[in-house]
Amino acid sequence: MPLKNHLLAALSSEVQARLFPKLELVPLALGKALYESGDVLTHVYFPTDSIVSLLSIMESGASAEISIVGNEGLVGIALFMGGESTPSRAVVQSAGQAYRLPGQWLKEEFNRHGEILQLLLRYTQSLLTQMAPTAVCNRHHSIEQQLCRWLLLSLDRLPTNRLTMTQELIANMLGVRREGVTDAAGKLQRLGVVEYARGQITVVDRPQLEKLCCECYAVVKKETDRLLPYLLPSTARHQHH
Amino acid sequence: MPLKNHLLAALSSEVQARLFPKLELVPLALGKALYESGDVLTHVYFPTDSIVSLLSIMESGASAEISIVGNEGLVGIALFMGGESTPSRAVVQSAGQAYRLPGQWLKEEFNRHGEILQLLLRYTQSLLTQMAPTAVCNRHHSIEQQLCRWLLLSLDRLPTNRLTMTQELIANMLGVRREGVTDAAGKLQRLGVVEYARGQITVVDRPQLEKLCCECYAVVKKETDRLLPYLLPSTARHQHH
DNA sequence: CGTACTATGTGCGATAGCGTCTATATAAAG
DNA sequence: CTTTATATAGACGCTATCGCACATAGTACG
Repeated sequence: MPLKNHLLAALSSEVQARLFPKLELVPLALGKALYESGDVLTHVYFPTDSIVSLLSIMESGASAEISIVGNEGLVGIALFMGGESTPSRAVVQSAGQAYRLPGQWLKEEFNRHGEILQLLLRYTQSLLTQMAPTAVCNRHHSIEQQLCRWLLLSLDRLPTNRLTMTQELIANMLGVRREGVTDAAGKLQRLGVVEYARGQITVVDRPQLEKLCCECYAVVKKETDRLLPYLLPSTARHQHH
Repeated sequence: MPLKNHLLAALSSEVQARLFPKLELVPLALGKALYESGDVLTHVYFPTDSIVSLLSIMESGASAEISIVGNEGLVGIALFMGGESTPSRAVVQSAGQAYRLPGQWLKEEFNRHGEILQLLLRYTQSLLTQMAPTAVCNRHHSIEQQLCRWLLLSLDRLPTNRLTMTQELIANMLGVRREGVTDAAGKLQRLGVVEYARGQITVVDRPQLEKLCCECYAVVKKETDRLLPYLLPSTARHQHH
């Protein structure tokens, strides 16, 4: 069901009727790059139970994660924002599935200037507001705090509390040394917050994880919920003023 | 002349005829905040000879510059992207003037779904691609390199090669200690790249400055030129394929 | 069962940036 | 001209992170 992607689910049935026949459910394998820096985008992806990381990678090899996309959004905003390509890399951070849509169909729908335009712009705005605190986090916060933020953001996009992810890969995402992640993860494990076993992280004490985290997670979460009300349970959605 | 802002200048005369009467030329004093984190935006600003920095600021006081806006763009994209507010602060980094437009007029024009929509989305995309390498820069590059990048980005948006800006303010922008900027600026001065005097930086050897800089500047510059062809001299504009 | 591989843990020295304090030079104010 | 504030400069030790080398422990596979 395409409805497992919240962005698709938020569309009216009329738009859904046009788009859904064009969607193709594809598996996303861990580590696969949906696109490389500079690639011309041909498709957009709406993750269901997968997570995709957007990384900025310099020629020198230096890298940093700039945002995370799960079932709340889509990968490939450059397609409708203009420019067709972006100088970043999209990597599958958690294996799963996604709905793939040829770019032309999205653009066609986008150019009708209907509800999807509003929705996609809102989503883009939420990406922007996710990137801003991340920049602060990169500069000011400890690896441990950043790891907490990263785990929380990932957890929010997964149906389980278990992540299949090596420390090496996490280090690449955060743009730090693998050993730094080992230290931080070891500490979290000793505190009883997570359990670690060869590429499997299980978060066992989420409240504690949030306490150990810097404020960046809360800032991102709050603003994302505000901008993307379709993510909230429908009961909560109407309580907002 | 509103044409001193390249984004405004790139509009068709028809759109210009509608918008220009609504524009008001306002002075932007150094250090003034056009909006604070969380503010509801009432106006957008099109800088002419001023520069505005967008900062992400945490409650703890930790901050980082996420992008720079000069006469190539506008301040206040949240107005048309949706959400009305952003969790960031817009600070005048270089005094000058800007055209101010009440948000409602921009939204009205935006909702006609004409050329301005394309243009503003492109600009937003260029902001995104500016933020990405900045995130890498924050994590991996030395204060000296970041200072070079910052000087170059600022210089590109100014008519002169002189910046009125104390080290203290630069430190705030970059999210580093003031002493760190003193060290880096001192080194650049000893190398004969800049001349420094109480809040006045003059770049005297720009080629050398570019050499000392990390690749982030070049990446941002190249992608900005690609996305915003209206920035290029009209001769160069048609040589692109 | 043993070998190869991958993931994790650990222990160095080196260093960039931080926090703090003090000093000097220039500009502004009286 | 004197005083005060501001901007830049330099010096201290401290800490997080890095880069590297190496040790251990699971896992995969012949």
